[in-house]
Amino acid sequence: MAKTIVVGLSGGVDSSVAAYLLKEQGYNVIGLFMKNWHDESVTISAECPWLEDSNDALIVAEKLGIPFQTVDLSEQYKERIVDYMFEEYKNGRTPNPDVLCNREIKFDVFLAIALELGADFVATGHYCQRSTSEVEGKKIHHLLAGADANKDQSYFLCQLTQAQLAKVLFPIGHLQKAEVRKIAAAQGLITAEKKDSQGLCFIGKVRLPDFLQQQLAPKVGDIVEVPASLEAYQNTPNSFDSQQHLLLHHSGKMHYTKSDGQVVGQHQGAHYFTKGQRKGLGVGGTVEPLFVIATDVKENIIYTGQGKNHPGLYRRGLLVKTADIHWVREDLCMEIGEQKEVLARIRYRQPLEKATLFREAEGLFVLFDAPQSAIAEGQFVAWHLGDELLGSGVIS
RNA sequence: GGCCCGUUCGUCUAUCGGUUAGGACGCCAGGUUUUCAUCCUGGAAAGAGGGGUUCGAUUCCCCUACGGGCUA
Repeated sequence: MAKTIVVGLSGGVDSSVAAYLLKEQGYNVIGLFMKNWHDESVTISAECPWLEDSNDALIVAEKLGIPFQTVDLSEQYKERIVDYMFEEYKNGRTPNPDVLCNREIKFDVFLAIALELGADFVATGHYCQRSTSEVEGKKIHHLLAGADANKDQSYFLCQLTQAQLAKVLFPIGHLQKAEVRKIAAAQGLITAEKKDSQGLCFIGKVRLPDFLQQQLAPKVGDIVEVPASLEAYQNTPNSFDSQQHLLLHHSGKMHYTKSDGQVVGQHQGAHYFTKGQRKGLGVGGTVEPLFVIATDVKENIIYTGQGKNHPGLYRRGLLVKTADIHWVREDLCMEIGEQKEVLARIRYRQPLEKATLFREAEGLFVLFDAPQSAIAEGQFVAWHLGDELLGSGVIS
């Protein structure tokens, strides 16, 4: 008997084609639309996006001749994603809600609903691939990059577990975006020419300060410009007396005070900004643009530096606390004292960079070969070996 | 009180009799991007005020206002 697959139809091309391909392969396909947000007050586009999307999803399902349902997960989404976002921003961190959305909503709540509906697997339109191997009689699932290097979305799935991977399919992961669109067009799917969605998944483009103001009140504070010549940037020791010191030195945070620079303007709230940010400061007249190098939500001060190459922007290392270390490949989990050379990134779509993992008592240090710009606490670091994503963690 | 110097887009400035008054940063819009950001392209935006000289003044002269310096 044919396996049953529940496809998360988002109303975009990718999931449309994913559903089509599964149907072609002879599976029993069910389309399920998730409604996770219905507050249009904070979105940028005037339309009501989810209504249009669910309508498109319905049309695609009809075209393919598959059953279609809608589920409302906005309750869970609010509790697990939106609340987390506010909490993180409140603490001056930079959350990644979409990574959590995959871990908590699509591949947890949604997966459970799909299984209840009798599904053997769930499928999504993500650009990534799964393969399975067997080691000593035990199945191991591998999370691999999408074949389209430009669209690879494995980063957003970096928090998935073996148990979750065991139940998912990525039907378009081996395709290029252009091929996906071509298939959609050939099948006359209404989503063929639809623009890729952007911004927060399920919410869309939002003006962050407006969104956050629902819970985080604006508060005027100083913007301080720190000169690149600051003494604290000069004192990198030539040698360290222990590896521990080296790791702490490279991953430690800079602690600025007002006297490290000059007040150059005012802001409406330090927690609306993130490290590496350039827009929104409203400070002009500099030779080079000002970038945020640190935010202090306690004192409500934003520290900035001039130019892309400001030393305050760069760090070689970061720490993922023990509790936040996640191995997709549980079997490769490192023991304290171990090291591993990997490729890693700290943001979606950034090129993978050479780095070394050091498993220490306090957590996992990631030491990059080259300094990285704007490592932001709250974002996820994901580490790879070749095409495979091995694990990830929240930057502390 | 006297003598000098300065005053150009929101900001920092370039132009030094004929320019669409240029750039950078900021701002706005569009593009790339299923996070936040970054990045790319485009746009709006200025001669303190008033008189002269000149065919023509941001550019030369005078007065006023406002800054800065020197000096009784």
